[in-house]
Amino acid sequence: MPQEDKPIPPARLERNNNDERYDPQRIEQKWTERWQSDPSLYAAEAHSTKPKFYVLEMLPYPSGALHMGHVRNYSIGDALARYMWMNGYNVLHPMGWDSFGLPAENAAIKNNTPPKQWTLANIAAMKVQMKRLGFAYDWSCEVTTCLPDYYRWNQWFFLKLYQSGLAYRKKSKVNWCPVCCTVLANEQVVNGNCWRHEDTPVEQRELEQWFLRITKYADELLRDLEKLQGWPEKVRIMQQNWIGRSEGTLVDFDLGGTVGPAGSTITVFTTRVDTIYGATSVQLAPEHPIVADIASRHPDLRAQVDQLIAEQRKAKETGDIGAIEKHGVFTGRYAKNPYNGEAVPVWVANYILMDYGTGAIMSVPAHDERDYEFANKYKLEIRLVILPQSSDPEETMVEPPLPFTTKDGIVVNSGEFSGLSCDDAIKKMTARAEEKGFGKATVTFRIKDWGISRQRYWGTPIPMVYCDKDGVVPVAEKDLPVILPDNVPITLAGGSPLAGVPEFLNTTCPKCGGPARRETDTMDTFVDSSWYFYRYADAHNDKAPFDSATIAYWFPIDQYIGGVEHAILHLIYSRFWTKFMRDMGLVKNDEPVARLFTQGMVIKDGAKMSKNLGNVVSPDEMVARYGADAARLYSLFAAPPDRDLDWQDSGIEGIQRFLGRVYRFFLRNPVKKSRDPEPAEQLVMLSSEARAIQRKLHQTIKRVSHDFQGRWHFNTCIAAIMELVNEIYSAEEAITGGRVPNSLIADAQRNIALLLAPMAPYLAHELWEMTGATSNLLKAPWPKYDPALAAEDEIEIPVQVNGKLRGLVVVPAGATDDQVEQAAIANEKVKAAIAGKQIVKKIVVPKKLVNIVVR
RNA sequence: GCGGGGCUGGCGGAACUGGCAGACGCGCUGGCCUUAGGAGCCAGUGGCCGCAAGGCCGUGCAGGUUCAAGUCCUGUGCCCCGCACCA
Repeated sequence: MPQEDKPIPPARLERNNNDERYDPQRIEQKWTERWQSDPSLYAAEAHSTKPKFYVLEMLPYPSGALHMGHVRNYSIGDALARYMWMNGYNVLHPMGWDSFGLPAENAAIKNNTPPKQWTLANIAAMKVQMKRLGFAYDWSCEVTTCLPDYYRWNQWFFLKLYQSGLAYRKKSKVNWCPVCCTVLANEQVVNGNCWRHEDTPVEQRELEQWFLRITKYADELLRDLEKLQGWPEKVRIMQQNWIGRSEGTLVDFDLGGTVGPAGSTITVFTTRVDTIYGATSVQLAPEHPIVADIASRHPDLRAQVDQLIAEQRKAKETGDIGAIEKHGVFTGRYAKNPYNGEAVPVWVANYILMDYGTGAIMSVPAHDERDYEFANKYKLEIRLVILPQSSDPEETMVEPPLPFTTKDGIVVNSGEFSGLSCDDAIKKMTARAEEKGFGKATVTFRIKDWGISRQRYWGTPIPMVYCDKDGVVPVAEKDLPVILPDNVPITLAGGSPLAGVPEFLNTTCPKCGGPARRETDTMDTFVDSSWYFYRYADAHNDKAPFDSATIAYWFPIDQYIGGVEHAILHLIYSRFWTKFMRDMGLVKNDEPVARLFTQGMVIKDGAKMSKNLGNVVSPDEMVARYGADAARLYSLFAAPPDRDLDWQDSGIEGIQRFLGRVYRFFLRNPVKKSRDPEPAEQLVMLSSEARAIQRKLHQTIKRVSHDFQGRWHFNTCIAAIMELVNEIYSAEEAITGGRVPNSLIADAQRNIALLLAPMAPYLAHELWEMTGATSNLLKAPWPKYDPALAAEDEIEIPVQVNGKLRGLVVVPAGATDDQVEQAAIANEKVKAAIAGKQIVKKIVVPKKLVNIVVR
C-alpha cells in the first residue's frame, strides 16, 4: 500500500545550532544528487578481466512501500556488493519487481485504479525509497515482470515446455481459494489454508488446468541438493521433505471379481513389503474409486463413507489431519494377498490419503503404529512377522505390547522368506512380485506437478488457443507476446476476468485460421520469479530471453540473499526452471544459485512487525529522522544477519551518535595535504598515544576484514570500528597537543572511510572527500593491515591458580614461556594464592594464559 | 512424532579453533561543559558480601571429561521455525 504522508518530526540534532553537527540529510542529499548524475556508476562491466561476482537480493513485490525486512535484506546485499567492488570484482548487483499478482487487483477494486497504474506507481515510489537508502543497484538492467518485454518470455518458455511435453492440461481436483477466487499450487496451501489468507480454508474443485511437469525432475532436484553446500542445511532439508522421495513396492490384491468401473484389483503401495505376511486387512482411502464402486450398491456404506470423506476434508482444512482419531468401516469385501493366498478384509479408513501412493495400503498392525492403533480398535488380527535381530528366534511374541517397526530384524512366519533380514526380504519379495506379475518396485514422490493456471487478470496470459476443429493449439512464437489487455473490469467473482473481454477472447486458430478462443487464465506469478535473475544479465534482449554466453559468464549466482519463507516455493521452482533450460541447451549450469543466505526476520517487542499489532517501523520515518546510513548501519549492527533482529528505536539513536562522533573527528582534524591514498609512512618514533592509535587502526582493519569476508558478522565489524573511534577520542589530548603526527591522523581517516564504505556509504563518501581524496570510494581498494603495526608491544597475561583467575602480568610480546612463567610466579597476588602450597603443574599457553596447579 | 535453530547482565548482542565471560551498543548512575540540554565529553555499571583490599557465585537445568568448559561429552527442560496419519 502507498505510504501515507505523515508529518515527520524534525531530527533532534537539527535544533542544535552547532556547526559541528552531523546532518545526515544534508550529506545524503548531496551524494544522492552526485550518484544520480552518473547512471553507469553501479553498472557491471560487459567485458572484464576481473573475477565476476553476482550478488542478488530477492526482488520485492511492489506493494507501495518498503518495510524493515526489505531494508535489512538489501543492506546486507549492498554491503556485500560494495565490499566485492572494493576487492576488485566485476559485480552484478541488480534489482527488479515481481509485479504481477493479486494485490494489484484488490487495490483496483478498492480504489478503482487499473492494476497496471497502481503497480507502476508503486514501483516508482519504492524506487525512490531504494535510491534514498543509497543501494548500489544497476538500474540499467531493471526487470519488471508485468511488462510485455518480460512476460513475452514467460509465454515463450511456456511454448517450449508445451513442445517438450512438460506443460500439459488436465482436469483434476485443485485447491481453490474462495477469497482469491483462484486456484492455488500445492506449495501455496499452508495447513489447508490459503498462503495469503491464513484463515481461509482451501476448497477442492474439479477444473481443467495447466500443469508443469516438475515431477520429471523430482529425482534430480533431490539429488542435486547435495551440490548445494553453500545453502543453509535447513533449506536443503525442507526441500528434501517437500520432494518426499520414497522407495517401495506396488502389490496387487485381487478382489475376486469386478465390483465396478474401477476394476477388480486393489494396488497397495508399501515401503515394507517384507511385512506383507503380517497384513491382516487392506485399507482404502475414502475417496478411492473402488470404494465408490462398492458403496454404489450399498447405501448404508455410502453414507458412512461420505461421512469419512467430509471428516477428512474438514481435518485437512483445519490442519488437524494427522491428529484425528482413526476409524473406519468394513466394506464387506475381501482381497487376496498374492504372497500367501489369504483373503483379508477390505476396510475404508479416515487415515488413508488418496493423494499419496495409491490411496490403498496393506495394514500390518504388528509393525506399524497407525495400523496397530486401528487394529486394536476394531479387534483385527495382529500377526507378528518380524523379530528383533537380537532376540531368540524360538521365542514368539504372541501379543506385542507395541509394534516393532524398524528394519533391524529377521523375517518370520513368512513362508519361504522366513529367516531373511528385512532388506533381503524386500529385495527377494519384490523380485517375486515382478516375476509373477502381481507387483513391482516403484518410487513415490510427495511433490506433485505444478499447477500454474490462475483465474485472475493480473498475470501473464497463457499463450494457448482453443479451436473447435483443431482443439488445443499453441500461439505461434512469432505472434508473441499475447498482450494482456488494459481496461478490463475486475471483480473477484465469476472466474477469469479475461473471459469477459471479447477482443481478447476471440481470435483465430493458428492452425486452420478459423474462429477460436484464447485461454483466459493467467500464469502463477511464481513463473515470473523462476527465471528473472537470468534476465538481469541481458535485460534488453528482444531476440531471446537472454544470451547464453552472457549467462555462462555470470552464472551461477554467487550469493543470493532473502527470507527463508521462499525455501520451498520460489527456490524449488527456479531450480526446476534452470534444469529445464539446461536441457533446452539454453544454459550450462545445473543450479541457479551457488550460495544462499536466509536472513532473519525483523521483529519488534518480541513479535513480527505487523499492522495489526501496531509495531511497524517505517523506513521512511527512520531515514527522515536519522538518515539512511544510520538506518542501514543499525540493521546490520543490531544482530548477526542470520538471526531475528529485535528493532529498538534507542538502538538507532546510538548508531547516529556513533556516526556523529566519526564525523566530528574528521571535522576537527582536517587533513588535506595528501591527495589520494598512499601507503602509510613507517612511523618509527611515535608517542605511546600515537602508537596506540596506529596499532588499533591496523587491528581494526584486520578484524573488520575477517568478520566481513569469512563470517558476515557485520555487527562485530561495526563494533570494531566503534572501538577504534573510541581509542581516537580517548587520545584527543595527545592529538590536540601535537603528539600524534598528521600523517597518522590522515591514515586513520582514510581507513575509517574505507571500512565504513560498504555499510554507511553516504557518510563514508563524505569523509573520503574530507580527507582530500578525489578517487571514487566505491571502487577504492579495500584496506590492508600491516601485521607488524598491528602487533602488541606488550601483552597482558592472566594468571590462574587451580583454574581461577588470581592475577595479571604484563610481559613483552616476544617473551618466552619461561619468562612468562617467572613473571607469573613473581606476581604478588599469585604469590599469595600459592603460599604454603605445593606446585604440582605449571601450564603456559603462549600469548594466552598461565595456570598454576597447586595442592 | 521427525527435522532445523536458539536459551549468556535490565535490553540487543560479543567471546571464530576449550584459555581473563559480558567486547560494542542501548539503558541506568555520577561528573564536566552549557543561558538551556532530549546536544557533546569523561567515568562507573553481572549478582552477593565488604569502607576498602579482596572474596564467593555466575552463560536454561543436572552430571561428566579437562590444569582449564558458554565452548567438548551424557542426560534433561523451555522457546522459535519447518514438516507431519507419506503407508
